[in-house]
Amino acid sequence: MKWDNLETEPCPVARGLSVLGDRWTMMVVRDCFLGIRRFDQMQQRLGITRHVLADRLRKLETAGVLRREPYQDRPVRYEYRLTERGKALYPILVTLIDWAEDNVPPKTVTAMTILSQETGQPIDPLLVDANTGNPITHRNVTVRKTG
Amino acid sequence: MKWDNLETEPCPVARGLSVLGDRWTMMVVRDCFLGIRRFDQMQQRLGITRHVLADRLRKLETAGVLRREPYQDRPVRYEYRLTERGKALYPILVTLIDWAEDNVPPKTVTAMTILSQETGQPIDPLLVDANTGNPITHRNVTVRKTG
DNA sequence: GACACTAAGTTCTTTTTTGGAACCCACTCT
DNA sequence: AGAGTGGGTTCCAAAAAAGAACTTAGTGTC
Repeated sequence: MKWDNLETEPCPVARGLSVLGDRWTMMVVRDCFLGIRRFDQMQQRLGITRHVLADRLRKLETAGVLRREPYQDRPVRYEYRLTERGKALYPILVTLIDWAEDNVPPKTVTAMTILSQETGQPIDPLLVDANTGNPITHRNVTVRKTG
Repeated sequence: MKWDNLETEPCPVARGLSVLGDRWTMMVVRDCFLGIRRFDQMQQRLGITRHVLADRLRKLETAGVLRREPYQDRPVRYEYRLTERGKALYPILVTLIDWAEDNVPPKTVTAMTILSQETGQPIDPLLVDANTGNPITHRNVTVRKTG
């Protein structure tokens, strides 16, 4: 498994993790969904080193997850925003949050709750097949290996 | 952000990533869902070093995602199986696969396709709120910060 | 005009993690 | 007796991350 030339890697899990598979990347994405756009703000919130944050932002930009936009001139300053590809990460983030709330202690303390705008109540994420409407579990699907 | 004493970490994303946030862990989980249970088999499939694999398996066991079971005596040999907590990772794996198929090239080559057992067709994963049945997007929810 | 401040980085040095290969142990099989 | 098997551990080199200081192009303050 080579993490650099992933063009040759057929498994989608490996390809996904080549972008997302490290300690910080999804934390950066989380902050972007919370509306954080600027380098210093992220760096302070995450407690990440500036070097690593710069590297992750560069990689996320290269992967097409974030785009870097100037928000002022003299001196030029950039902010980071999610692209459509980045926004498509939302289901991963939600399922991760849902799993962690239920399975990584402490259950009692949480920094965020996702509420339905419709009902105002906490959401209860469920993965279904859009074609049939049935829940997806590892028991009611089969995996066809094509590689 | 301290990755070792995560008891004090209120964000569920951070708590989730303290278990899953590295290059290999979800690859190991993927193999477990594919029915791979033994050390050597994983090591060969993943191309991971034995040292790192042993470390990840230990950590996943500590986190309650896998359990280690003897499958023979003289000499005693162990295999690794997903616990209920590990099986609860399935939605994360499916959303990751779905995102990677659409967003990390090459789209044309894939090692696996997930099929509905009911229809035999590829599934189309969609995250909905079990309470309302409505799709969950970053636009129709609000995040309440409680920490 | 000198000085502090800001935002977005870069450049060091030290510590931690990973990669790669060899070795170990308790068996079984030829 | 010697090779093979399965699940590791040990050792060393290479890569990545942590931590802190420095840079650059400006702005605002004394």
